[in-house]
Amino acid sequence: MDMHPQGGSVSLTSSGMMGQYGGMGEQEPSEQRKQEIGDILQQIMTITDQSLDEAQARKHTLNCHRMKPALFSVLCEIKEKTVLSIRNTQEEEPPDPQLMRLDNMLIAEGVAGPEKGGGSSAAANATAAASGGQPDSAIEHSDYRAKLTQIRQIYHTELEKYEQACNEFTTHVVNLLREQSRTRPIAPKEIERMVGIIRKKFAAIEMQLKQSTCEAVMILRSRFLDARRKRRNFSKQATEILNEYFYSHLSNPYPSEEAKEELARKCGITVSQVSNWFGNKRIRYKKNIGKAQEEANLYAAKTAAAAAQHGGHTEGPGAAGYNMPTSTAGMQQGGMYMNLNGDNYQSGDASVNQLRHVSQAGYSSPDSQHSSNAGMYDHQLD
DNA sequence: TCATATGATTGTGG
DNA sequence: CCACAATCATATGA
Repeated sequence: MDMHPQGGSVSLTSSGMMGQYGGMGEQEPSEQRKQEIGDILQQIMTITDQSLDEAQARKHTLNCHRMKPALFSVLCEIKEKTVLSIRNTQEEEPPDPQLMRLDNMLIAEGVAGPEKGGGSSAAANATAAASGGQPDSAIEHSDYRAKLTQIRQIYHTELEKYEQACNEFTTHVVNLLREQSRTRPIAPKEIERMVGIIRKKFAAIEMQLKQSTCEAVMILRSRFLDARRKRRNFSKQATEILNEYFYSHLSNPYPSEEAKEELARKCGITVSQVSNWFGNKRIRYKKNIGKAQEEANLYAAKTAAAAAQHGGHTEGPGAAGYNMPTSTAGMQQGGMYMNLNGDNYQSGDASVNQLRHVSQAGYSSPDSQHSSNAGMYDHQLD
């Protein structure tokens, strides 16, 4: 490595700090150079001890020193050798599974994904709203959506801020390092590494943001979408319709998909609500046939009344609204659950008798009904 | 305020 | 995925 000493005159004298060398022109060249180099190194070593202004000035003078390129290349060479050992420590690491989870969830919740209202839960509400039913749930849902949008906005602005800050900081650091690379041997790779570190730090912050966003969404969900918390009973009408269907299909109270849709439409609820309702109904009916029988008879009476077109004295409440087409309405009670329990009639208090009476009034063959009832309860005893 | 009713969810099994 | 059973959490009426 040759050092291209430029010209004989030392340019450092312009700086006050270098004043001490003002008069050294007389010395023997090699001696002089050695001393100069030693001195420069000394200055570099102590540069951090100085005040900013001082250091700045000295850096400048050092930069302009005729020996600088030579020294710099030496340092670079040394550095190149030593840095390589640090180089290959951290390489490509697999994406953090937790981060992926968070990402997935945010996308699923419509927070991180493409800008679009509603997301997954919009469909459910659409069906409910389309049927003109629950203004309540619609309101709650729009409330939920508003909050979700809010969260999304916060999330995005924060994300943007982070990105901006990250870029700003990165460029700042890069500039700084570039600037320093004039006095200090800094390989581009080092800068790269620095950028990587910065990015990683910001990624960590971003992950925290994602995490807290997830939490917020979860809380929001539990507050708004957990219907158990804000349960509304179905409207009287809806319950009537559902009961009517249930008791008129008691032998097979499993509405098909189409039937469920129809019921959902009529009741202003969702299909899954219909499914829930039937699930609950079946199990609860089975659990308590004795009491439910009242209802069964009641609805049977209603349908019967409707079927018989007896305008007369059927005192069933709301007997008006139904038009059960099938004449088998009264027979349905022989259905699936009848063989589960023997004591169905012993709650047979007045109401049951009364209902029986009602059905008698409406039916031509009360006896057959009774016998069929008796028959279906026979099985369960074993 | 309590007991009961009721819609929804969770866990299990086919 | 569906039905069932148990359970939760609220709604409702006395």
